[in-house]
Amino acid sequence: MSLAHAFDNDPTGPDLLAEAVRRQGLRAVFAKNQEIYAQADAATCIYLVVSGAVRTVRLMSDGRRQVAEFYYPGELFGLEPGPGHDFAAEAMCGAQILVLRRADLSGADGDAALESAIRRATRRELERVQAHLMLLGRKRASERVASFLSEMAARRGDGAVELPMSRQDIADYLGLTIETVSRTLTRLQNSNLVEFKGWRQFRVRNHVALACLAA
Amino acid sequence: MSLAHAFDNDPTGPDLLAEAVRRQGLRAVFAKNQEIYAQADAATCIYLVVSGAVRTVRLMSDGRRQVAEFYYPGELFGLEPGPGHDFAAEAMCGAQILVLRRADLSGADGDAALESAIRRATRRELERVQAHLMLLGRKRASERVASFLSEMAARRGDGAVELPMSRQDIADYLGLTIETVSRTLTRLQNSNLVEFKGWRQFRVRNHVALACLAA
DNA sequence: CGATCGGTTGAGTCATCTCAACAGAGGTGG
DNA sequence: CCACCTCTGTTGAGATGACTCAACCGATCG
Repeated sequence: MSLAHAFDNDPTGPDLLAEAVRRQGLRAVFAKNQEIYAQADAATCIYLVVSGAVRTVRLMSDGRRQVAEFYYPGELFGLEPGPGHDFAAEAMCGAQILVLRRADLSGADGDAALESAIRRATRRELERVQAHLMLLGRKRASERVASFLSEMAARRGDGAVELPMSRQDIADYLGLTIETVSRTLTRLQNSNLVEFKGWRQFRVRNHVALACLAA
Repeated sequence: MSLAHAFDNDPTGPDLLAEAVRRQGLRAVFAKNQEIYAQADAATCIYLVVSGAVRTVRLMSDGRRQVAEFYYPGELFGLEPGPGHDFAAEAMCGAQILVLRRADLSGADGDAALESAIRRATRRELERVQAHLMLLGRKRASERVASFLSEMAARRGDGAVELPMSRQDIADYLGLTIETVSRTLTRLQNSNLVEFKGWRQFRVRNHVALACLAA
């Protein structure tokens, strides 16, 4: 028997993994800035955001912080395929999370289908991290912020986009300072590429130009 | 039946995946700077470095380049668990590579053990990329170069370490310019943390101090 | 022996960071 | 209802780390 299926990764189809967590997971509620799991904690569960939003972060000994990813309702996190978590996960605002122990995971449609779903989720994760490498290694500040806004708009629908994260979170995600993020947002707004309604809600006014700036 | 095994990831034990590729793979030879696979190529094979060294790279439309990872003899690459490659792979010097079509992959000790090996390899990959995020997002030039030398020394044994990559490759790996890399190397050498014998061979003179500088 | 390639070094510039002041929103208490 | 505080975000001025541009150097090759 071939093991090709261990790689083959049909991008279509329903997300069986999220289904399984919805069916069997336990609901947990986290307050703003509460830790969901710590860096180096044993990775024993998988998590699904029901409401609110989550960030994964890593700290250096002197306090410098890197945000790896943001997670929204409907998205899975905590999928690292190994014994320990590399990043901590924290709620960015009040959040409902479904938690399922990996040991309790089983699929209605059989394990093979579920394993395929796990691989698909892992792949999405790897793709995002790799795109992030390019952003952090080779893009300038304006390109980073444009990439960020573009991605958020794409992930959250095209109308008004709500940002659940603080400027500090954005800065630590993009490898910049809050001041640089703030200035860059102001400049993008002055160029009429985006329009902010209050601090944490925006609308893209020119998707093409924004994507172009994102490089 | 539980699917815990789909995550459980025993870090010990022989590398069955590399074993399988050694047993069944076809030998291919690549010249310096020759492409092994292109970005967006279908991911149909897995690869094992026999001799030489390999880099994975991604280009932006204006030519900016990011190197994701370097691979040495004994290491597997091309493991992206999906339909397409996110980065291209290129030989950095003359290299012998064992190539195995994923469809032909099968394990002497059964598929379960082999699948576990695939997950372990994927995890190693993810860990490295995540460490790289921290480096690119939050470390200064001297810390990046120190991290790089530290990692290379750890991966290649403790004596004299041969660097198969050019300064440009190092710069694109660390998100810096060749000039900054060069200056930083000179400074590290003047501080007696490392000692270079020629351009591409070095020895760590003070592992502790180097690791400390790497932050 | 000149050309080329990869690497180093120097001088000056620029993007981003640092430090600091300021501003609006929201909460609290008198 | 207002004074006050805190929290988050914006803006400005100046400092600086890394980049750009350019010269130079040694090794390799035809």
